[in-house]
Amino acid sequence: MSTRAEENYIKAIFKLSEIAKPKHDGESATVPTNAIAQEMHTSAASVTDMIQRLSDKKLVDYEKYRGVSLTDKGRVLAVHLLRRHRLWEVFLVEKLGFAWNEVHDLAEELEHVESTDLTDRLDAFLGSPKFDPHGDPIPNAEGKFTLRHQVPLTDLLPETPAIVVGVREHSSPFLTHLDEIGVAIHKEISVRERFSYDDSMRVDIEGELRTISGKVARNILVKPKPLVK
Amino acid sequence: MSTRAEENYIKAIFKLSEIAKPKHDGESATVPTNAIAQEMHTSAASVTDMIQRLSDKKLVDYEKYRGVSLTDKGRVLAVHLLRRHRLWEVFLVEKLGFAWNEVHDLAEELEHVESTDLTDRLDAFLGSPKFDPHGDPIPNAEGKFTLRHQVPLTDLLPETPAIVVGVREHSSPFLTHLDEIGVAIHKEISVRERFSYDDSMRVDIEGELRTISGKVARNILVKPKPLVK
DNA sequence: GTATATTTTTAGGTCAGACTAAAAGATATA
DNA sequence: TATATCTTTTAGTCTGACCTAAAAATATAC
Repeated sequence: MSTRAEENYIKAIFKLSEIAKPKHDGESATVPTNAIAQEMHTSAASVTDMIQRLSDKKLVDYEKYRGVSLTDKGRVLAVHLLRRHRLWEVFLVEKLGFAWNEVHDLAEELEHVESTDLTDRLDAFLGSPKFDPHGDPIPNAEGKFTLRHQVPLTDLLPETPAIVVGVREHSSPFLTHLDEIGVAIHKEISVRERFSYDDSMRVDIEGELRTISGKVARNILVKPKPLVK
Repeated sequence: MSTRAEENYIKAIFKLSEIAKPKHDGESATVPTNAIAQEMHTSAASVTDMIQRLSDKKLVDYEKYRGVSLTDKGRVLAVHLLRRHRLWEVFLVEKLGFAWNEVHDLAEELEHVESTDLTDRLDAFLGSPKFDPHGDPIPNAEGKFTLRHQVPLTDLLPETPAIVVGVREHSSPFLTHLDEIGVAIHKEISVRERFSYDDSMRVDIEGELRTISGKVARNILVKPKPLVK
């Protein structure tokens, strides 16, 4: 049905339109050609080329010089790819014992194996997980995501206990750094002190006190613990 | 390193050279262009084309009009692909609950995901199986196959109890037929009567008596049970 | 041992997916 | 509004992997 290259474009467009989205309804935001070229490390000319093919296949809406947005069909494909990617990540970490910073590229390959039966069986085998090892929500078979309260650590009020639930950056160096400072999904964290000079902060990670940079804090997502009465 | 198309050619050449092989040592038999074209459902011209690329990459030895054979490098690649293919088949059947006639095409996709780490972890996760769901041996990380006594059911002496250990034909219709007549890997089987007129035979499959055709019998591999004193 | 048939290769073309360089459209600035 | 800049598209190439038709090499048959 769709080639690997096409699927990778669809994913990139989905990702960019999610970022750009002004939180509208089920519509996809319009993405400029250049943004796609940057995201995919390719030339704008190649992007125009491919966009025209995707448009022929009704996966995107395209108007010359106006950028591109996903059609319903394109969005469904994107969400399926995301589902497969994240399920494979869970498999690789939970079942095969990979570290969370090692699984992205492998999942990138595995996600292109198209089979609804395989996806659904894998999902069941893993116990229908709602989140992947990085805390990203896994869409269900109907494409619905589980929503969750989450804020960047920079928005957490001091002395409010919270749980680490995700990250906003998935690069291996960043994840390795989190390992080094003891930050992992499901760990309890709270802010002790904030330094407005450089946005760094002193945090308590399950008893361990650490100073972390604003850059790191911005990319850690937490869910404040409900106060116990 | 190698593309999907190249890998599929290497697999086909390996398969054909195994069939043609006069049981020599570690060498690969020479395979004619046409045989590859048939095996891959493509034209002889395309095969010549690809063979030349494979030869440039030192994956095959090639002499014009003389056919091709795998180099050591090519044979290593072929065995790795076979290992991955068969490990994924075990995963699909044992862990995800697929039937043995459903897994070939999916494994065909999954085998192209190249990662030694993934392969070895998958192998360990599955308990380092020695045979896949069709009874075919799975090469270990060094490329060595586990050998086994096995003969086609047509060679089994009457009234000799044996265990079904494999099949020589992997098509879904054949495997489904085996399901229908109650033949499965690890089941006990013995021949009651042979009809030389059409090579059919009356067999006992764990207590159930059945008449099976010569065509079916030829494609069932069994291991005679050692006689208990 | 020549003629015929089969196999294999070459020649030339297509398509997907990339590229660079140049042209055209859109946007920002004086 | 005119000009400069930035973005996007077009034009023209390249490579991998296929194709068909024709030519060349090998195998077979009389």
